[in-house]
Amino acid sequence: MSAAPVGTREISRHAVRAELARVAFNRFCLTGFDQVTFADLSEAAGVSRSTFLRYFGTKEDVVLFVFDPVCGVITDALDAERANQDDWSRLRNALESAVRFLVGDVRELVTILGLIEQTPALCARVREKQAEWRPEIVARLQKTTSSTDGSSVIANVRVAAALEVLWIVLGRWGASGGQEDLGRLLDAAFAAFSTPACQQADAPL
Amino acid sequence: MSAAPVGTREISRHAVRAELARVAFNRFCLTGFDQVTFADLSEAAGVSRSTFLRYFGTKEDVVLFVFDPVCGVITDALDAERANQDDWSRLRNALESAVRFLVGDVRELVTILGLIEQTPALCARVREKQAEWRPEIVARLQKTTSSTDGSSVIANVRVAAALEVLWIVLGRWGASGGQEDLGRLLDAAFAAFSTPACQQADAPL
DNA sequence: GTCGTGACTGACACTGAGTGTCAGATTAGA
DNA sequence: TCTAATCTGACACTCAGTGTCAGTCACGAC
Repeated sequence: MSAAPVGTREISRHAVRAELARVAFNRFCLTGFDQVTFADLSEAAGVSRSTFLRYFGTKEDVVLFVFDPVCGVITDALDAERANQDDWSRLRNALESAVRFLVGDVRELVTILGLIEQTPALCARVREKQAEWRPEIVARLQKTTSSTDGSSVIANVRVAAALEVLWIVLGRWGASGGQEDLGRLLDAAFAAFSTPACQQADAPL
Repeated sequence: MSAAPVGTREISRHAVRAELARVAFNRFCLTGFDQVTFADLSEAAGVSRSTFLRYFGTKEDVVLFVFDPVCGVITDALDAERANQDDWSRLRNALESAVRFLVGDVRELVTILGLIEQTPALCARVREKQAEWRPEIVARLQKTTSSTDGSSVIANVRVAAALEVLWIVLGRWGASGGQEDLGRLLDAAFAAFSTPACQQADAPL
């Protein structure tokens, strides 16, 4: 999955990208996403506007590129699991891998989630990523079974639902300042699919 | 729910909006969404660019404003139902109301769905609408029950999943040229939540 | 060492979305 | 008929994102 940088060029590019994102992120938190322009960012980072734009195609990417590996993490996790489990269990475990990957720096992730939540443009881009990931995850979910027709409505619905769970849970977790236990939150969310579906009394946290 | 135009000003505004959208829609289908500019649209419609922009805040809205009433349709449907049904049944029936509302002109809806599918910007905006609708639908789903804490993870997950179903089903239906039966598609999709969750052999269509 | 290739950079020009303002025309309603 | 609210077109403006171009730099081959 991981696109580890190989070659000095790639290493350099990766490092520059990280540094630009770091500087930009501070600006966004300070002033607000919409108020900051590429001109501001490039000035703060000490590069030209052209150069900044070469590293990040859009302003949203400057914040959200940290989520790019998540799709790979999920698909890898699905591959690694025993295939005799049911879909929901496999998806739940794969999501646990994803959140474990994301929660490297709790403080940073909480800040990013806060920034996303209060910026419609970022929310929209997040949802776009979510949609991009779905086909690949569906393929992995179905790979171990016989029917690999790739057009299964049920698998698509389940993956879409699971990805919604991911963001709902991350939203909750971020709102709690990173206090709540992500595993419990995932369980509570997935209970929506396993409980009798009549009453929605949340699973005891 | 419906914001019926009242007063001559409102009627006029509504009619102009519809006509502008009609002209624009033809252009989009002919040339492609991204290739058409507001200058093109306003010229084709015989108004100034300023005026066109006053009727539609963004280019996406020109296409997607037809979906605006859907949230109201869904919440109304949820209100009208017998509350003794389980969440999934209520959501499924509410979604049926939504698609029945949308399928007024089959041909037009199929065209719109096709346009959306092949235009990332439109997909993103659709997902934004979907996210805007969720809180209100969650509130209505929970209204009839005791727990109205408004922060129920389970209700949020179920509504989010149902809205994903809506677009997945509409996507399928659009891809089939409006041939397939929407009720059956909804049943097939909701089976993702009721079947044993182990095998994903689609329900027999 | 140096030469050529390919990538990186900054400068610049450009298109187009979206915002805001302003004066004049139009219309609703008293 | 008069007045106030609204609609309209014209214009200027900011900023995102694309594309080009010439100069610079790093790397590998010879």
